[in-house]
Amino acid sequence: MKIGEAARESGLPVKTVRYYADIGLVAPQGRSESGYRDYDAAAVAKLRFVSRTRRFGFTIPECRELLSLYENDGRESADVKRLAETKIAALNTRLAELTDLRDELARVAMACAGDARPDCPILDRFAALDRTSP
Amino acid sequence: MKIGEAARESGLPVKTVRYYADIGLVAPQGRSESGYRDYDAAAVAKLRFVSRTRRFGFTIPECRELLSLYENDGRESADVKRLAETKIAALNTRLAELTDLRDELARVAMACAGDARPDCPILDRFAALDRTSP
DNA sequence: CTTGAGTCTCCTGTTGCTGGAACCTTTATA
DNA sequence: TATAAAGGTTCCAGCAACAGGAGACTCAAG
Repeated sequence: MKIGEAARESGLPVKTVRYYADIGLVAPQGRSESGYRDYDAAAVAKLRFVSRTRRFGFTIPECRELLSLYENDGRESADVKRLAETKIAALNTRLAELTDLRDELARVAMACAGDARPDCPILDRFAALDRTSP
Repeated sequence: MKIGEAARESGLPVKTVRYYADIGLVAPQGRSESGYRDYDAAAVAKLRFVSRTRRFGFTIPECRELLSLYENDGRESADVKRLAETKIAALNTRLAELTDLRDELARVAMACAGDARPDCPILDRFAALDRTSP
């Protein structure tokens, strides 16, 4: 099948499928006489696989690694689990950071009158002027 | 003061301070005879302000806007509050996405034996093969 | 006087695509 | 059968927000 159909079936934009071919992540099965990329079912399955792993927050190099494990029948599930747990830890770190951020932002936003006057605890926070103890 | 000291005082890398000058976010007060950027206290305060707003997850254009509000004595705090609340909403969305991701990843990782065998629910999930109903 | 640190500009690379230009092939319709 | 639309192709540029490095300078200390 041609790239458009492969894109539809994998749920990826055509541009992205072409990009994945360019960087050697998911190669088409071959080329037609006229030079069109030709995708078979296996290639489409890989595209879908990558699409999902990307949505799970894995980077392209990580997807590459997962894909090679996916294609390797002799793999050990421990290898995959290790990757997943590293990613989970990274997600937890990021989540904690973002939560802290949101909480502090929410706190200062709450303290801001949000009216026509210029006094603003939010800006004060950014400027690090502590208005509670002048 | 020269860029190195300004960088130290604002807690930003020299490269970043130079970058902010390039894009017109925080301009130095002037230039020395030999062409060195010259930062005064006000410029350093702005650098610190930007440093903090960046850490709060605001983009450069948003920092620009906050900075102009910060510099504008006639501002209305409502303007700042609106920006902050938009950002809080965005953070909440992102947090929800990341939490979902982590939860599902944790769920499949939990189901994976993580041993020397090739069977792996994590990969199955990415390949969308449901092993519970073959 | 020299050495080392700091600064300058300019260029490239990062991540993962996305948009566009200019051109070619296939497919559907008149 | 002619033609137009849709869908391919390559290559080039750009996004965010810097980071790294080359090659040339200026400055302060010993």
